[in-house]
Amino acid sequence: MAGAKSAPSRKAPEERIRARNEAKILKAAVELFSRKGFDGTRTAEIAEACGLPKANIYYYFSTKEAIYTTLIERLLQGWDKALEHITAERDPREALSAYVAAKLDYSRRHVVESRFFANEMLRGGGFLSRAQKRHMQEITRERVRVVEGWVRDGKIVPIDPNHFFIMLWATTQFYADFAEVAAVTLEKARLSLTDYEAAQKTIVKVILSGCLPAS
Amino acid sequence: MAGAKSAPSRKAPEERIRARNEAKILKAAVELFSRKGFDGTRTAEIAEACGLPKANIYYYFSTKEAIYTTLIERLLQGWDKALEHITAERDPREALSAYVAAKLDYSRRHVVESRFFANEMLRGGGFLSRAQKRHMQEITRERVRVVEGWVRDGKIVPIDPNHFFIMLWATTQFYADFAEVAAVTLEKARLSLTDYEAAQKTIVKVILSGCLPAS
DNA sequence: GAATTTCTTGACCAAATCGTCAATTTTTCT
DNA sequence: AGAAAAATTGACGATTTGGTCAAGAAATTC
Repeated sequence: MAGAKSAPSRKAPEERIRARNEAKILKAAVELFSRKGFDGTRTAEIAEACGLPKANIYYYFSTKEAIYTTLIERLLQGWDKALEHITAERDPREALSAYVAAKLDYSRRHVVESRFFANEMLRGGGFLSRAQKRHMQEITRERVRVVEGWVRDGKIVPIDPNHFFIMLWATTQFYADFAEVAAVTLEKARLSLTDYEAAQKTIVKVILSGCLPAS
Repeated sequence: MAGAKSAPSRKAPEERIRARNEAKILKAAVELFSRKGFDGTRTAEIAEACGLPKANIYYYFSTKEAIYTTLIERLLQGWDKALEHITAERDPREALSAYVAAKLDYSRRHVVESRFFANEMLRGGGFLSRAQKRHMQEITRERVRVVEGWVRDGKIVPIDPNHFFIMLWATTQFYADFAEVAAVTLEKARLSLTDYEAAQKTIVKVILSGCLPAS
C-alpha cells in the first residue's frame, strides 16, 4: 500500500491545498462575474458558490479586484488560441474555415469565459493593463499581416483586414455572449450542438464566398 | 402678449415638469447602466449625474428597477428600426446595404443605448418581460420570411436565414458594444466616422458577395 | 513529537447603499 | 388671492457590502 504510489502523490506538496482552493474560488468567481459583472458580484456569493467561508477567500486573495484581475491574466492566454489557425502558408479557404470552427467550438464550450471577457470589454476594458492591451494588439496585428499577404498574392479579394477580422470575431463571439438572444431568434429554449453546426456552415459559406476571388 | 402664444405653450401644463425631470433621470441612468450594469450603478450616481437630489428621483421612480425597466420599454421601440429596410419587394442587394448602413449609423450615434441592451442581453435578458421577448421574436420572424422568399426566388444563395441575420446583427452591433476593442484593433484612440465608413464598406462587400448568386 | 508554518473560520466593523419621510417650496387651479 | 396639488430636499434608517482579526485546527518540518 505504501511506496508504490507515494512518488506521484507528493508531486507538489508545498502548494497542493493552495492550488486547489484558488482554483475553486476562481471557478466560482468567473461564473458569477460573467453573469453579473464586477460590481454585481458579491464576495459572499463567491464564497457560497465555492463552499468556502468568506474569510477563507480573503486568505487567498487580498481583494475582490485581485480575483478579477487574476482571472483576466489567466484567461487572456486562451483568448487568441483560435487565431493560430490563420497562418501565411495555409490556404485561406482552409485557414478561415478552421478559425471559424475553432472559435465557435470555444464559444460553445467556454460560454462563461467568453462572457467574462465580453463583460469586461463592454465596460471599456478598464481592468486591462496597458501591457495586456498591447499584447492583444500585437496578436491581432500579426494575423492582419497574414491577411494582407493573402490579398497581395491574389488569394483573396482586396479587403480591409481589420474590419474583416472584426466580422469574424463578432460573429463567432456572439453565440457565447448573447446565447439567449440567439436562442430567441432560433425559437429554441437553448442552443444545441446542431445549432452551432448550422451557424458554422452559414458563417463559413458567407465568409468564403465573400472574400475568395470568383473562380 | 397674451392670447397669441398661449395655446401652444400651455399644451400639457399638468405634465411639463414631470416629463422634463423624468427625461433627465432616464438620460443619466441609461448612460450609467450601459457602462456599469444594473448592480454596478448606484442611485446616488444617477442623482448626481442629472443634478437632482436623490430623494427627488424616488419621487418619480419607485425603485431603481423601475428606472431600468422603463428604459427597456422605451428603447425597445427603436431596437428594430433598421430591420424595416428588409422588405420582400426590395432587391436584396439594396435592402442589405441599407440595413448595414442604418445599423452602423445607429451604432455610431446611439452607443449608449446599444450598450445598455448588450448589457441586458449578456445577463440573459432577465429584466425582459415575456411579452417583450415575444415581440423581438416576431419582428425577427417576419424578416426571416423575407430572406426565405429571396432564397426561393433565387435572388440569393440558399442559406439559413436565422444565422445569416445573426451575422449581420453581431457584426454591426459590435462597433457600438465593443468600441474599445475595435479601437485597439484599429490602433486608434477612438473610432472616427471614417472607421465606420470603412466598416460599412467591408461588411457590405463580404455579405453581398457571400450571399448573392454568382453573376 | 514538538515547533513552525499554513490554513480555517466565526465574529466583527466601517462605509456604502437603497429607499423613506415629513417638512417646505413651487406650481396650478378656481 | 387663497386653496389644493405637485414637486423639492435634507436628514435618517435598515440592510448589505467589502474587508479585518484573532484564535484555533491542520499540515509540514526538524
